[in-house]
Amino acid sequence: MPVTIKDVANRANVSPSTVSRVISDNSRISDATKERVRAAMAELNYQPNLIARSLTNQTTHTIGLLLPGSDSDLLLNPFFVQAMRGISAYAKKKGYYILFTHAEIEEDEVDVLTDLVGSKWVDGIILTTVKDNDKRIAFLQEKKHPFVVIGRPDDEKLTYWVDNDNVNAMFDVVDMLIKKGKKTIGFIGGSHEFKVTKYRLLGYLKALKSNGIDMDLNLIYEKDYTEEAAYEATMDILGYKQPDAIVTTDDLIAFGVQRALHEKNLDQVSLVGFNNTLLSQYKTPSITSVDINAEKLGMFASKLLISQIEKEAIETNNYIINTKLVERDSTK
Amino acid sequence: MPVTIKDVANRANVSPSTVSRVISDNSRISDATKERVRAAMAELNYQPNLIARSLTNQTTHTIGLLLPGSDSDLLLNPFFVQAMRGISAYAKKKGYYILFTHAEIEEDEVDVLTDLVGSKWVDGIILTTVKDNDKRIAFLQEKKHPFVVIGRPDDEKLTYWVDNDNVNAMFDVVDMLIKKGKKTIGFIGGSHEFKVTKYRLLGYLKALKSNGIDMDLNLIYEKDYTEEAAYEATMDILGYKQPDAIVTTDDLIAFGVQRALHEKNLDQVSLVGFNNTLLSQYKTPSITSVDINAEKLGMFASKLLISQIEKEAIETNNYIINTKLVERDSTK
DNA sequence: CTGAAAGCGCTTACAG
DNA sequence: CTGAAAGCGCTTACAG
Repeated sequence: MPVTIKDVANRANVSPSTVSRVISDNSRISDATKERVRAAMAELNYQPNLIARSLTNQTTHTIGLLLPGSDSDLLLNPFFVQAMRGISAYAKKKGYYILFTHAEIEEDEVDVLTDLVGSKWVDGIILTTVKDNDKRIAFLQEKKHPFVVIGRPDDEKLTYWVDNDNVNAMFDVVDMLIKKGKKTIGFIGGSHEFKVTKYRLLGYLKALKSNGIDMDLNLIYEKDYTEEAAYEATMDILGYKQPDAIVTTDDLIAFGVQRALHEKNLDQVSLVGFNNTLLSQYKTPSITSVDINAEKLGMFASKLLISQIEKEAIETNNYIINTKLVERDSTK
Repeated sequence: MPVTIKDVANRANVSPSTVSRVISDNSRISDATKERVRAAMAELNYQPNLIARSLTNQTTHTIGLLLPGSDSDLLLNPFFVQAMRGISAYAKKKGYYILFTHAEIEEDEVDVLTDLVGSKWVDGIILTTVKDNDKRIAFLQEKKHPFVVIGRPDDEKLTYWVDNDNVNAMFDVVDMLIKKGKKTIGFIGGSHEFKVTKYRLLGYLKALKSNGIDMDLNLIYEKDYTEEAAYEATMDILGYKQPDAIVTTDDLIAFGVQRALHEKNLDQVSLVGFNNTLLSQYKTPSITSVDINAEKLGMFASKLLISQIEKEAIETNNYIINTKLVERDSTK
């Protein structure tokens, strides 16, 4: 029923090989035949069967995207959707489809990847998080399957990755606060299994040190990426000592902190989020946040992966995406 | 290099046909051979090439998901991610992959679908929004390509769809407010091009009518799905008359309303959102919202589509997913 | 400049 | 119960 290359060939009185060559605009085909074949394609409304092409070419022009599983609310973090957008926009431009998948529970992620790679369904894979000693990375490396991670991996040389300069981004935040006279600065991060938490914590510590402030473990929390966990961490900190400022690794966390501060009538305590979420500007007070350019992270992940797949000469195995501190009322 | 059905056949001393039959657990193959072939598969770590299988079977076990384009911030609405989750969870259980795509600008959506359908890459398609006179629906219907929409389409009989009972959901909200003594009730919805806005507005009007309250066009706004647009609409309403309550079609809209109310010191005005977003419970005051069960909407969309693809006997062409009014401080 | 043939890795009707 | 052959719809090395 659907029209194939054969139908076009018949219509144009040429062989299927010729039609195929016209599709790829092969220079050895005469302009006259090209015309004829194209006319036939148009009349028949022909569209190449991409599955057949994939089988022949051993390449699918499809990228696999592993998103956080249903066991956490992580996926609800706007970061992932923004990154998806960037990935998708670039991929589309390059003629790639995007398959997304996830594991119900985190431990199954390697299995999901095994299936995906084994099925030959994707030419490359993007991981949207990076952990210490990441098993998924180890697996893909061993399979020699093209992949890119968003986040800085253990092995910065062997892996393709895109990330912000999280150490410096957080350094700048804390340094700015200290320059404004803040001394007691709390840190509330997401789970420490994620590299991103680690690097932002490093930036925090570095800024304290460079300003001659001793770190205080009672002011440092690493919890889940939830509003509620952040609220509780803040209450713990407040129970210990009143800080001048609290920095966080995510706007969602900052929202929880703000709620706790507000309840305790401590709106004047400075507060900084990360990701520059839509809502951060509409909070009262509006929340200073670091724009990490999630869409751009996604775009460059796509770019790096696709050049890898297409074996282009690549000048780098990573991109550092710039961040931007967006100051709002919460630090004024 | 990768192991194929031939390699397994050689290893097990059978023909490729037999291996194929073992994979599909064909009952005509003796248990002895099955054993032998399975052993060979395990030793060689064989995984079927799904692309080849797709070409043979003319079916990809892949679902196409059309998400909102980059021209709007709609995608940032948690609804879509939640729906994605449900779609994906069910699809995975049934052995389906999910390809997502979008158009940069809305007008290109039909083109995107044309490509997707023509390429033979997906067995069916899910649309995540429904509009009046929806061209995408018309296209898919004409192509006779399996699809499901989330939302109630013009043609409720011919199209497969899942939706909430939006008329009644909003009716209940407004009726509840009226029973609490509210009389001047504003309505702020998303763009009226979306069916969902229309149905929720209908519910609002119905509730007014059934309680003998005249509608007042100055209290009704249909704008973009943004916090900012909602803020402005609220200011407009307040400029006209102080309402007892404002109902909205989305939490994001409710957030904007709340900000405006707060600025005008009108926190006592009742407020209701839709979608029961994570953050609605953490607002001050916490916001009453309607849980539309986005994940379930997605699950049933998946279910309806897959039974359609697999030509199962289907008892219905739609599912109405229940909603739940979650009362919080904003209506107390 | 163009065509016939082989091949990508599967499945399945047909034959035995 | 199992195998040889044909076919899914493409691409491309080889031949002319």
